[in-house]
Amino acid sequence: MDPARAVQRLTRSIEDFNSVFIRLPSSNRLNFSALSVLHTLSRVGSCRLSDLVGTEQIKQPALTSAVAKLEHDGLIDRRPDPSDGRASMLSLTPAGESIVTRRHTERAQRLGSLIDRLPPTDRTRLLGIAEVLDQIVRLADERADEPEEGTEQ
Amino acid sequence: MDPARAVQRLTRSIEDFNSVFIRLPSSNRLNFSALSVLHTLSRVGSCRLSDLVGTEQIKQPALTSAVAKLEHDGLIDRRPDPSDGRASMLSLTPAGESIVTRRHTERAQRLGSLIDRLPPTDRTRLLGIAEVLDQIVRLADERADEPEEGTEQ
DNA sequence: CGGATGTCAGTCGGACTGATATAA
DNA sequence: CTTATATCAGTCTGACTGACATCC
Repeated sequence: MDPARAVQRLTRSIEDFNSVFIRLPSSNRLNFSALSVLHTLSRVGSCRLSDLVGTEQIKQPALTSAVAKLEHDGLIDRRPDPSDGRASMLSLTPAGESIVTRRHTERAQRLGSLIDRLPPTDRTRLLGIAEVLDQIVRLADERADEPEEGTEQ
Repeated sequence: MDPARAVQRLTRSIEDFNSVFIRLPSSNRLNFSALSVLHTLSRVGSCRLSDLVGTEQIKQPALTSAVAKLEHDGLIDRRPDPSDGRASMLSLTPAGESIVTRRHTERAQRLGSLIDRLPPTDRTRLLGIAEVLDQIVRLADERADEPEEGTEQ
């Protein structure tokens, strides 16, 4: 298979896989955006609201209210950025971490029950792909400086 | 690494990877749900509205209006189910297919540009995982009869 | 002062619940 | 008659745009 074809095939497989993988509905009265904010904070540790503008799919005013609600619910912690009086630093509280962890665990259980049914060779191959995915994420983070081209028609 | 640990690791890697992979915002005035409906129809070919209730993240009344809008926009085709007077069969029009295809192509290009930066061994491993993902999706479809347990708190 | 960070106000699309029509 | 499929009506959450306060 030629390289471009192989990438398209992989992309389609990931798209279809995600239709299965994502199917965990909005727990705890938290909608998709709120859960995404929690997951991002869990991934990066701590950042400012304006940093989330780049990673989340909503605009700044919507982030303001999403973050306010999460803070009110005791899921994220916000404290003044010592180096910039305008900004605040956001991070997860233990309660926030536990929500991310719980959803992660549920997904892992579901995925695990499917993986158990794979032939051993495939199972090993799939489990071993984690490090490659991590590498892809690192590469993507490195070039997070690019224009990124918001919405196209 | 023990098996359960390995699955958790893979799950987390997929979760993080998806934060990068998904980042294609709502093109064409189509929201997340509408795009998801298009993608599902592209995947399964043709089905009834009530079948989408199981695959989409929204309830039946919301599907009614989403599908009505997509039909009005000429992206899906609906015709009476000959075997059931209550139901209609939904499928993509060529215009609907082309939207799915275009988004797929954009994702493939972005993913391709990252994959190009991987060491050759990792690249091969990642591209080869497509068939395993397809197998997982098949396994998940097979047990689509299970209760599935909607939302848990 | 000009640019960045974050919030406020008003509007609107889209999802939910509950009730309803029609066919199996 | 009961169940399944789909829709209608009314409500409300949450995202958008545009204006604005505050600090670099």
